Amino acid sequence: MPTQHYRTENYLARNSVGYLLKRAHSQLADQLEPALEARGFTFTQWVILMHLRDGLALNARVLCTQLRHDSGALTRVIDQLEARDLVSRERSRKDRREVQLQLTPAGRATVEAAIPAVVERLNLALGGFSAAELEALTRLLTKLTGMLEALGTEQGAAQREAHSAGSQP
Amino acid sequence: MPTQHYRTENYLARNSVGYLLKRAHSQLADQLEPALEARGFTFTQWVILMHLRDGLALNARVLCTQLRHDSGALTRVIDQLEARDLVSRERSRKDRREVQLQLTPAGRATVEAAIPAVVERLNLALGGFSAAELEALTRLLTKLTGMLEALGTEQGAAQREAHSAGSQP
DNA sequence: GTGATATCTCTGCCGAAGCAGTAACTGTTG
DNA sequence: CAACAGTTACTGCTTCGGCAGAGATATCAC
Repeated sequence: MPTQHYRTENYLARNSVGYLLKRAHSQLADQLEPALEARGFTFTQWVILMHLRDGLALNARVLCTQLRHDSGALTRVIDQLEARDLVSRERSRKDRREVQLQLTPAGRATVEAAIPAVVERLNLALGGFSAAELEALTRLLTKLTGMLEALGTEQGAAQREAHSAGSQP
Repeated sequence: MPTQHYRTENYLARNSVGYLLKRAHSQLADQLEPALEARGFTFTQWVILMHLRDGLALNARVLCTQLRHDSGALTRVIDQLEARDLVSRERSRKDRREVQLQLTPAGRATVEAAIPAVVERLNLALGGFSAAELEALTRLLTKLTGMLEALGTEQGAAQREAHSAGSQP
């Protein structure tokens, strides 16, 4: 039996984590937008560029799972970034289904140039937090995404089981 | 000078609060979806219904600011809920611009009936958290949204100042 | 090796959200 | 009271993300 964090009797919208997450993300995005919009980026584009810069994703599939973004939609975002000569595509030789992505020199320069403004906005937005609070929030969010990640793959596996079953009772 | 939580030199995508918030919200929404989809609700619809149930919003404007949802989009969501006879609209007599919203009896019953399944899913998703951790996360997120809310209105006010200025040096 | 299945990217389509402009209404100011 | 600015809800247009399916490639079973 899982921990009873919420109960039917006292479940309220305003306390619910889901609501708070959505709200916080939306507000924070609004705070960062000016810094990004000035450079012609959306939040999604920015995160993609940062992931490529940090070497966290080398192809579209990893980006999709990391950002939880639809693969079709991602294709189009990459199209835009490629058209602006910020990202390059290249077929992998090992696995020719895969398309390897990387920042072009121009892309890298653009990202690096934009970081200070983003960092400044971010610090401004988080000004009311102590270092300990931000550290705690980051830790809890990281743990949460890890938990949900595990739960998701677990459920996915169970679903595949059920799908390929029907034989053994 | 604001606290320097992040620095240009060590700013990484995977640690950034914005990214974590987006990711966590998306994953959590996926966990709740089955419980909502079974009743024919989207996450947005659900939050709206819950806010109406809790008396947190009595008209569209408050809902928009609370949920940070576009007013045009909200109109259409309310249209759907009204068509399903879950929510009722009524012109306010005090201020005839305003449309007062409330759950119909059927709407209230539907929401109440769905809560247990949602709560169960939520508890399952948060199973890895201790009570203290969830409490801490909720507190930090609430504080964050409060901070960003204040920052937003402050900037809005400043913008209005600048707009109506141009006279005094 | 051949056939079946899975994976990776991309395309077309649809629904939802954001933006801009509009109409109705309120309150304020001269 | 009359002109004006500010609110509130709504409508059309555009953009973006999610879904389903296609095509190419890889992997596994036999």
